[in-house]
Amino acid sequence: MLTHSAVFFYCSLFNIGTFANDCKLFFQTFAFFLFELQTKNQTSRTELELSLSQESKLTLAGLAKLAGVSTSTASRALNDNPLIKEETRHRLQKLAQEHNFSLNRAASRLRTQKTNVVAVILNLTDSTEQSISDPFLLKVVADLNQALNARGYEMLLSNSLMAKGEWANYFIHSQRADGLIIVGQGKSSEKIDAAVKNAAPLVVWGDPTAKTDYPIIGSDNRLGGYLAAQKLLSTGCQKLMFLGDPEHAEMAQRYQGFKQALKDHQISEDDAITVAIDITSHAAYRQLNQHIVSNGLQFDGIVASSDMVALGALKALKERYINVPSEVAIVGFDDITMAELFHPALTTVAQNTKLAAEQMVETLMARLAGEPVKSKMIDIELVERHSTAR
Amino acid sequence: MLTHSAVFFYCSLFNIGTFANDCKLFFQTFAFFLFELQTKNQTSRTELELSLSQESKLTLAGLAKLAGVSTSTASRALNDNPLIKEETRHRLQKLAQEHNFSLNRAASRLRTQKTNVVAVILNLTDSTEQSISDPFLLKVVADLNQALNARGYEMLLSNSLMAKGEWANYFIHSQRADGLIIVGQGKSSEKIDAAVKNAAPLVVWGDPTAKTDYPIIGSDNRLGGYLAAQKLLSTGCQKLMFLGDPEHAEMAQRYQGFKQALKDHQISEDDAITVAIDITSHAAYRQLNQHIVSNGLQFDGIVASSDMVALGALKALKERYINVPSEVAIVGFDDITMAELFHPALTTVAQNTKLAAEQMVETLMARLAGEPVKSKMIDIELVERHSTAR
DNA sequence: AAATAAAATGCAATCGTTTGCAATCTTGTA
DNA sequence: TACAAGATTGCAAACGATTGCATTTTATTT
Repeated sequence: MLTHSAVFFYCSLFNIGTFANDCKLFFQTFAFFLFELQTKNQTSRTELELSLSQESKLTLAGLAKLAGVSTSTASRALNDNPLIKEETRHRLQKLAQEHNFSLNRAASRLRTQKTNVVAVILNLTDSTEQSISDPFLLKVVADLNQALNARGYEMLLSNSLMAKGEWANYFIHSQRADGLIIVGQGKSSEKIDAAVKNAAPLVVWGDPTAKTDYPIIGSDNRLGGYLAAQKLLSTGCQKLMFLGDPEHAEMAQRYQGFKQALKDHQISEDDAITVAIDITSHAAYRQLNQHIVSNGLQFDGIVASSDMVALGALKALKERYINVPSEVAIVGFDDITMAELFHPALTTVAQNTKLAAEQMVETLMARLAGEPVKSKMIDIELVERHSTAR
Repeated sequence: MLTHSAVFFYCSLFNIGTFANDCKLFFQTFAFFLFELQTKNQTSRTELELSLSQESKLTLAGLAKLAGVSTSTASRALNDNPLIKEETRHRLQKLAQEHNFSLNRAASRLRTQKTNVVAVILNLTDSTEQSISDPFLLKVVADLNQALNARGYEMLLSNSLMAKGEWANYFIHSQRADGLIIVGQGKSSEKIDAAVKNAAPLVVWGDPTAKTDYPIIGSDNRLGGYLAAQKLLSTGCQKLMFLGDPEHAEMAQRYQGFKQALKDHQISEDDAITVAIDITSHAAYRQLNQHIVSNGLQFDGIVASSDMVALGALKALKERYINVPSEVAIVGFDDITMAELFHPALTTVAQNTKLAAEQMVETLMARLAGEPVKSKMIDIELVERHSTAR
């Protein structure tokens, strides 16, 4: 670089064009050797030496200098820009590797106005700490991580406490991330609405049947609830219990499906029991216990709104020596890893988190590309195990 | 800005110093009004109008203009720099809020060479997918998230697949993050060593007794193993089984403690059974099953290397109608949320992940500040429940 | 009122990339 | 040999904040 322009300048001063051209060719070809020579002979040998020997971190300009090309070329080469000759590109990539160089993302993000980061927000209700221990949610996060990485995006993980609910500003306008994936609709859509209004590109995991102006990806919860109840009824259960919170968007759908199944079996809604609980095992355990104490065993089948809830229920039943599945059959929801390891192994409605994660990422990418997007429903599937075997 | 310098330039051309000064004072005080006037009268009214009315995102310079101050002042005000008068600071912060402004992190990161991001890496072994479903690991991640946020840091979540093991380059030199927290030592320390060699500031969750030149935070696993075995022996168990992988750093410590307890009870190592398994419930279930099939029930107490392993073991035992705890007692490790909900409720060695997470973050901060740091051991505690009640 | 110290603000360079455009090099063809 | 077209490369201006230093304002003292 220095070499080139210095020579060029020198030559043009004297107006000896052809000579200058020859010089340039010469210099260009042997730029690197020349450079070594040059720095060794000079007193001010700061720059190159430093970047070679010391920790003074190498910059793109430094790398370019080492390679005897301009920063533009270096930049393009490292970014696989087809403008650059293949040989040059390889040479630079190799050099970069050798020197442990990698592009400064802060700089490139500033320049390109793109971060290649997606913020994943666990949108918990106020009970905070508790539900974060739900293996299902964390499975979703893990799958999102995979799906994002597969597309070259990084994942910034956040809980809803961060950023005081100012998601659009905090994440998007501040250029911390390009888009948001919000896991869980929560009980109010306030924060999400605000973010959407402030032009934050986002996708939500939740109830895809909800009418919103942002895309929601989620399972067919209604069908799930239906299949669960249907399974119980078809194995001979007479009195069902729904264990979950009908206020919560997704659970409400499951509850609808549950009721539909009853109707299809000519059973009155009033003959079913609904115990409204938070979506944690402890809540399930406590409330089911209490319900049995107060009302005795008035049911022979339970549709639990999640596997964790089912786990809590199982414990309560076992402690009272109520046999599962012979006395009470039970169906969970989610199919977390350990559902199979419960005793008895839990029949449950499996949510395809892997596919869901991919869909969410895909949808977000489309949204970022300015394409129109819409909510999507993910298929679910009943997995039959022992907790409903009669 | 424009106003000031234009006037200044103009005046200095004509060498009318005092007049220029007066002008400046005047303009400065009424900068905002003047600006409005000016833009309304001119044909090219681009900048201000745009930033006011349209989405053309507001920049610090724009905000400063609106407030009639320089960008320096605006920057300092928003960063709570004490150089700025309190009134000015408040005014600017309010203005920023009103206009939904937030500083561009890409830019400030570039300038300050600091990201305020910590990358958390799940350092899984090749079995990948599987262990990420371990609720314990994810609990650690969740606690790290809390601890980081509490210090104003954000969390970039990554699995070990990302970055092809080039952690130092990928995360640190590229300025994606300031430091690394690596969850799990894995079976080889190769990647970690490489990162350390490349000057990546990092902290590891693992076995703190390991001799390394980087800090490791972890539980007192040896004591944990000891307490677990001790508990079983003291309730009358005669033949113990260790269910876990003695190759794995942390598990090895637990195994040491286990053996120590045997010794203290004058029991020969050979009288104990070791079943080496991966740290998943499925592996535990499978292998324990197989072991019983091959060798019959030769033990009356199990030290499981994790709660998930204990869960797998429980299932195997239950399926064979072996009663827990009367025939076989069992102790887990970790105290995951649902340990209490197993049936019987699991006696286990609790790891204090919250404290651990805080320590890791604190240690990393110290490391980033250039202070010397060292490994730290976190206290553990035996939580007694029903699986050891005899 | 002037001089001085202290508080508050502004100027302008800088961080390390990317990219439109201009300049140069290569190649094929007349 | 010259020339145009196409392939490569370089120049230099952004991107939007931070900060040392210079300058102005305000408060304090003589």
